[in-house]
Amino acid sequence: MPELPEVEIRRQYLETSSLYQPISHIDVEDNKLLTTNYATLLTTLVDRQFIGTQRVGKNLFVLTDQPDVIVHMHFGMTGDLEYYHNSINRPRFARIVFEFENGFNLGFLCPRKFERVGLIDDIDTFLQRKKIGKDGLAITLEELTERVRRKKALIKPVLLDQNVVAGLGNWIVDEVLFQAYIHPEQRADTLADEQMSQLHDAFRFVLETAIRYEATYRDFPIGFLIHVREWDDSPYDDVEAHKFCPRCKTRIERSVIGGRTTFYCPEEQVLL
DNA sequence: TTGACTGTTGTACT
DNA sequence: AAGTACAACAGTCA
Repeated sequence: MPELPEVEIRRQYLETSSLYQPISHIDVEDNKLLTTNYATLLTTLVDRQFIGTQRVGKNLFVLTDQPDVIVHMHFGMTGDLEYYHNSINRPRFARIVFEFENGFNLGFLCPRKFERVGLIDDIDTFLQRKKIGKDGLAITLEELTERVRRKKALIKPVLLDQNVVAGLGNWIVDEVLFQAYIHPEQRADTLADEQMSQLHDAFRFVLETAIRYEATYRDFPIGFLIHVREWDDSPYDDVEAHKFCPRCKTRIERSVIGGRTTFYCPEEQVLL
């Protein structure tokens, strides 16, 4: 479920599994998953090695031993990585496979085909072209305040906008707003200094916690709103407890804001 | 069988 | 210009 923390986990995974192994071939099941012509991808990357990684928001960049050859990966809603040895072990949905000379493979799993892989020659140029904002873990309070306050839209859609700040997705925006005691429908330009400060603190808290738990939501601390989603449709009785605010026990509200399913505590996240 | 879905992009309307 | 709403993408899963 690739929001910033999941992409960070995938970055670490690629970094520890797939560097310094010459690429012998790349198998692509569906060219629609590529943002670069398949023949170009092949001739450019065969005999190259991955030498490092970088992440900005939900974008993963894989550096190669040729400085102007960089692989860009976007995981869409369901993308994942799996490093495996024998082709018999090829994971389900490994629709793009980087085959290394040592017999190992890095599979890019694309269950829904919303994922994308392609070549770029410069990260900054790419980020500028796509207007990607500062990473959620790197943005300062001042930058966040400036970017949020010049928007009149609801705070939730604003935080979801990758041009404002990069890396937050639907689940994390809800969590961040919950931790910051801010209603998802408050107008972005009406946030007080104290709210901006709470918001910025919540960014770090939620993102760092998520990464620490390797983005496995069910392991998150009990004070996290995320659990109302996790067991929303569970058949078990004790699930009811998860439908209430972990702090004040009010029933969590579910609605659609900015076209996305939204959970919030109507008692603590008051509309100002 | 139906509906919902973590993301992004484009279009159309206001 | 900026905000809003919505569909489309293509598949899985409950």
